[in-house]
Amino acid sequence: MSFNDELVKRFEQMAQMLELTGANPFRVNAHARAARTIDELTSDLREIAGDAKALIAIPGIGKGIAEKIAEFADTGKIGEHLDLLAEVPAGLLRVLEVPGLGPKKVALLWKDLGVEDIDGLKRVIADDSILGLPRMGKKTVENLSASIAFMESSGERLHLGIAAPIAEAIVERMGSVRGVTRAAFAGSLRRGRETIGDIDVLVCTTDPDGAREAFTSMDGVTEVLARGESKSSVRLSLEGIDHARWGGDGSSQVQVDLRIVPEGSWGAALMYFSGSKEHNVRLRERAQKQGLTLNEYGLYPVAEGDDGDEPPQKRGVKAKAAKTEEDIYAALGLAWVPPEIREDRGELELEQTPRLIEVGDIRAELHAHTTASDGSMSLEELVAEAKARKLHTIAVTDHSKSSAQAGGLDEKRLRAQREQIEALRETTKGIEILYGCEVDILGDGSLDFDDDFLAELDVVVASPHVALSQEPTKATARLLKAIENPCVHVLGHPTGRLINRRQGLEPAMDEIIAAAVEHDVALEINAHWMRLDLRDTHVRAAVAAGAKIAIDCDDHAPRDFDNLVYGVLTGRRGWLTPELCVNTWTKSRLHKWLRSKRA
DNA sequence: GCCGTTTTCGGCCCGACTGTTTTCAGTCG
Repeated sequence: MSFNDELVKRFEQMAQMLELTGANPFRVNAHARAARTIDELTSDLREIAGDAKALIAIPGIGKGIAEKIAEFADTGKIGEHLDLLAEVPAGLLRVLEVPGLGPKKVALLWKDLGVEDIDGLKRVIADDSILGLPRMGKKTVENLSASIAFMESSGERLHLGIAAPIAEAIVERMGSVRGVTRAAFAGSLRRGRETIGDIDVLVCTTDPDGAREAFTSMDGVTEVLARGESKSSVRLSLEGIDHARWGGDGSSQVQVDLRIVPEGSWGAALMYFSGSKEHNVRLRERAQKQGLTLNEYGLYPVAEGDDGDEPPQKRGVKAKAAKTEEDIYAALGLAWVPPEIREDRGELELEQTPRLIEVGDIRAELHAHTTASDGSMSLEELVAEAKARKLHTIAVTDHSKSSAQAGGLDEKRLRAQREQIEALRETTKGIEILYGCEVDILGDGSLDFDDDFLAELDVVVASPHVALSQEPTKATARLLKAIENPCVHVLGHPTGRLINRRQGLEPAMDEIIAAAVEHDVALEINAHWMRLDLRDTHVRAAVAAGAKIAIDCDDHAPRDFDNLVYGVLTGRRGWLTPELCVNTWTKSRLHKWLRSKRA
């Protein structure tokens, strides 16, 4: 684990343990925010751990947190963290994750009943001693039992690529319910986050009862958690979802929330439920400074003498803006912010809405496999699929010889494939076929072929596939060596991570980015939803440094081309504009750049 | 614990829902 990740883990734990010991909630939040801030950094904090001024310059890190970072750099531990670990039972943090249990109740369970872990919780449920706690009745305990079962069957957040099709299907179904005039999903899914905790669906309807009924009786609903005036919640079984595609060891259920919102508040509700929470907090603070208050119904003026007991929409106050997101941002003096960048990462300082990359901008694919290695498409099928997707260029990049398990090609087989490609070019119109290879970056950073051979290829995508748990300094040196190779065009899935499954390499990303700029190598956003590698924060740093980005689907089958949307979402989350993305370039510009590495 | 073109002290976003209450605490997002 990298230095930064070690800190993230400690500050997250400290936030939870402080919460359980009844600390000032703002202090709790400060630790949680520090964890989040550090998690998003692309530079190694160890480098500046001794420089208090530099640490404090990072938003969210003040004197107290900076001291703890320095302490950790010096001693490998944080005294207060150890004190808390000694005080709070380790298993209690897991109890805190049970839906329906918050810090107050967990603290009571711990102090009054001696609960220290999930088993302890199950025990006090089984012997009914839990019923002796205040505000803990039969119904609450029933819900707790169901929550424990839910938690044990749904360990981790859902992949974007699993959740998005489910949400689209729900939106389509809700949109066809009588009386429903609008339906959309919001939440982290709309922001394109790589994983999704739950699915939020918004509707406007003239028949709330009908919408509620249709929602709670959908196919796959295993449990109805709430059925209120404006909000309903269900748990949905993922049985029938193609688990084989993603390993099948993840969640088997997902929570889905339905919000019924007034037509006139659509924009406010969409904004509110799209988040992120941090973005919303910033917006509400901004509203407050302007004498306004923002909630999910609209942006309202705060009149003199408001006691704040009743929200403005209930007192008949007329909203300053509510109908569309654009109206609300404008009323706050802001440009509309695309959902993907609503993360409180500086987006509220934008003078105008940035032109982020879109799926329609992509005109070339530089990373695709055929049956020659581990793909399911023949060369002809791959090219036909790419042509059907209106691309001007498709690069054939099967694995290299070291990837034996994937049927990697050696020099001889690649040269034979080249003849095949040249023959196919003769009979194919409307698309350029490039002869390339996804070349293994070996553990020491050398490539699977010598430079003379690499120079024969139109496109070289260099990717790590083995030794993915090597230590950060080695990983950095390894990737730098690959980038410095003059024949390499694209650094493929740079960290080799698999979301929820494998951490992958943890190189000093700012060094990798700087080298990519210097050596004119494009960094890949691998669009497969298991990878999304580079991840959003890496893209943001790369974009800021002016590095070229390649968004590639790493196609193995025709449907893999559909993953493009997830790669684009990740690019958008990294503030990527079309200009920096080589896949958006015209044919002549792209090919000129590729050839520039063959001089 | 962080932060500051009103502040270095005193703030720190807002509402819905549930279950347990008889006016609301706790949780969630």
